[in-house]
Amino acid sequence: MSSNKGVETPPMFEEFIKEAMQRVKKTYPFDKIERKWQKYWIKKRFFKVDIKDFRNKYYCLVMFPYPSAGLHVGHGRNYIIGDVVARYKMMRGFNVLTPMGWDAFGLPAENAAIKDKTHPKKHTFNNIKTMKSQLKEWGACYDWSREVTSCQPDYYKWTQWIFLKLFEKGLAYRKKAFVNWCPSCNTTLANEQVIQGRCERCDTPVTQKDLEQWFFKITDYAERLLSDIDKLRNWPERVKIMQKNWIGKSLGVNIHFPVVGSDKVLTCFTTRVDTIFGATYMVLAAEHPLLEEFIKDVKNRDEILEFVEEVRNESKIKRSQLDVEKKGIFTGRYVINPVNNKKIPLWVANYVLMEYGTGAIMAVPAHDQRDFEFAKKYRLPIKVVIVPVLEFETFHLWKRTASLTRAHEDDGIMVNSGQFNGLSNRKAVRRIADFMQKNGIGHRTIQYKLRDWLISRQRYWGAPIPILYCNRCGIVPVPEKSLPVLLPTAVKAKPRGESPLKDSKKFVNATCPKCKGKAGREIDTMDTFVDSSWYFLRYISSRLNNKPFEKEDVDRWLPVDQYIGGVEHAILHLLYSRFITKVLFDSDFISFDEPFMNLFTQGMIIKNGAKMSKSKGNVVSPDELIKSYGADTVRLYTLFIGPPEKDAEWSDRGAEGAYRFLGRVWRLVERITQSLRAPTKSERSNLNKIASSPEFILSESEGAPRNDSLRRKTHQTIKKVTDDLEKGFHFNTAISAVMELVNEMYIAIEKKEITHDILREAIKIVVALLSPFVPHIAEELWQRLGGTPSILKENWPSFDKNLILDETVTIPVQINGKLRSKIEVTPGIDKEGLKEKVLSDEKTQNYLKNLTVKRWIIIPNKLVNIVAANK
RNA sequence: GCCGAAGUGGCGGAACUGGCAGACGCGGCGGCCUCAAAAGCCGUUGAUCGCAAGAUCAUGAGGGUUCGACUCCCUCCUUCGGCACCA
Repeated sequence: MSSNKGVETPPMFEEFIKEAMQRVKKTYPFDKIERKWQKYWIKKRFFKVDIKDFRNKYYCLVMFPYPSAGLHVGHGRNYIIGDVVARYKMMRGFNVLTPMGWDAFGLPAENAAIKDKTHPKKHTFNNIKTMKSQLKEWGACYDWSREVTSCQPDYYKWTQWIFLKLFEKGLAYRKKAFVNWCPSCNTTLANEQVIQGRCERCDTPVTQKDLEQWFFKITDYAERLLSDIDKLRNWPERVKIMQKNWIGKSLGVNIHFPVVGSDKVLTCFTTRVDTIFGATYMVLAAEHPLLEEFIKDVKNRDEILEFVEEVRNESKIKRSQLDVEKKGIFTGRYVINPVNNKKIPLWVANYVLMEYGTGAIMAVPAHDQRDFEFAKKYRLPIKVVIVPVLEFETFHLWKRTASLTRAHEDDGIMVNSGQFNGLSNRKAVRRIADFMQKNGIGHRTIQYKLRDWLISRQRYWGAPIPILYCNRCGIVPVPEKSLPVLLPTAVKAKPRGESPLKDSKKFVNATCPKCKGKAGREIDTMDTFVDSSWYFLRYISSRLNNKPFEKEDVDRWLPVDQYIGGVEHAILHLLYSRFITKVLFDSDFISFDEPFMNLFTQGMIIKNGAKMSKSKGNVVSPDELIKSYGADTVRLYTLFIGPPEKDAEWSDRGAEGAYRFLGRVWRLVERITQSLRAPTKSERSNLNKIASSPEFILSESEGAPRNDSLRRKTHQTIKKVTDDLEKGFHFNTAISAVMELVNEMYIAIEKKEITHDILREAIKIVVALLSPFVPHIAEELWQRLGGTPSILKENWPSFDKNLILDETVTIPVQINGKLRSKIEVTPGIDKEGLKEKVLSDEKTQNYLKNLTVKRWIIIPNKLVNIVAANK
């Protein structure tokens, strides 16, 4: 059947070849095995937890996913790590809770639904179905009986309940303010959702809008959220630092400046009171509430207002650009510097923010670069009040001021500052603050960068805010018994800058629970980060109808023992969850005030140097890989790719390597199990070509010398893998340790230097150590080795302390720090013995021939270094 | 600009409190098996010099501490992440 010229191979045939190739390439029947054991785990309910049995509890939590169209191998990393931890802890005897759910409200589903002209709910549930089967295919196991879905009324009822609790405590409030607005998503955004002036979701530059909105008063918790970071011993340092920076605490002084010709006083915040004598003007933010009053009699009022309007309209991104030119205008007013009663001009400028401090600053151009640039531009006076220590005696101040090319922001000695002259500026900070407090000029205060959490969203797919507006009673919370406030289904979701819920008359028109009169419902929905800020509590009591959770159970199971997720949530989700936990703690709904004691953030998996994304076309789908290599291979490679906290580049070749290794383990077990019985005739004739014939092992297992080195290696591997898992998430090195052991087993068999009992011990341990990583093949091999399923019920292997030390150690011998020889000694050898050994070493003697030994550095069991000089 | 992390073979990465740099894997090269391939197995693989024994150089760059530095200290460069006119 030679191929004829010009005749193309029929596609059917190609398929056939491809399939045949697959079959040949397959080194073990992973597909059957994986299906078998996935069914088995579900049937036996290994992951189902009785919440009342909290002895030895271990709450292993993976950040619940947003239901998107499908998962790629990068997402998989998160679930695989979680699954490894859960399985390992089970083998260590813990009662492991590992739940899963869906962060199911949110914009992408809504946008996709608008595009497809379907309902976001349909979209969401389709995605959940897909992702759920993907998780199962990965072999990631959860207690599905606790599944939560945040867009379901039985869940968001309690999200609304949490809103009411915050409202009762005055922690949920409504105010009119300039808020972040994404013109593309047509909704407001929390401060945390603005990334470098752009929308976190769609990257559109964020603008400011003056709106009446709901906020959570997270700023009341700023101090506790900051100081309790110290409790989080096992959080990545970088996440803690990010949170600290986000909260942004500064100690300083509020100084009061009387306004000339007015009874008003302007207060400004500064961390540098030491520079107060150098304040040569004062600046207000364009949004400052007193500004209009101050300028009402000024000649160029219209000009100033025009400027203010211009600044207000600038987008946040434009205003935050570093190189944006500083602009300002004199208000015609003056204020009095309270420390020296000097009159200084009052300006308004684009470089002062209303959101931070008081929206007014004292400008010290000599010691603040921003003020310096502004003063140079508008020819405002620059007055030096701090000079570098070295220049204090020698430098003439007038000269220095004139020659100043940039602000002197560093420490130094006080000058031109009245009674404080000659002090170090650090000391002056304290002295001047004391002086101000005593004289009522100012007072010490603390500022945070953290802003209150804006939670209103003008979008459809979210939990309705449970609030009513009554003409008579004003703002009225929906009574608890009337929850949930159901999200109406028959609403066109299309965003237009106002919540689409407005269209549903049935939804909007309500009765006031207080006066029974007519009332309108709040039409905005809640930020989805509210949904995810408490889901870890709901898992404990996910089917409870009359309460969000059972306090007794939650108190027993939380804080979460291990939380695993992406670092992209370092601020948003993790900060909000900590906040809500503290609020619930303060109201005695729970007895702990930090939700997650141990946090692990895994790195991204990238492809071709970039984050996987559909638009870049570099997404690696697990489905294909699982089909050709099996889930265990995908799991093993994902864990082996590198340290899990770091980003890693995906390589298909690397995945093949993982597959080869599993094949090697598979064949190793085959050899060992086959060697247990005499081969049948047909086996004999089939196998006699192959080196691994059963006779091979049988014959050498009788008279072979006991090979302790493999036993040692086996026990050392147990120690290494256990340490790697206990001390951190060092999956990559744990796996390579097992690979080493497997390699040694092959070598031992090849050299016929092994007895069967040692080999059997080793292979059982290999399978057990691998089982958290590659559970399907491990279960199968365990069974084939005569173990009773499931391996999850086995104890994690323990090692024999006597076996982890090598029989002999190789000690490197250095001369002047350079490796010159190696000697074999017994481990416990003392210094003198070691020295003797080294001196009798031929190679070393050679090197020492022309040298005089000056010093011996002997580190027992480690190395010998001889310090020597030429004769 | 500030804060943080990281720079090690062709590649992903090892190296516990300062003690044999390059474990393990990928890729490459050579071989075995085979009619041939696939799969598998064995060997080899940092660079330079050398027939070889071996020598020299190598952990971003440059200094320093030390008997000894990937590891500690100083200066600098590069990459990534966070914050950013925060007073």
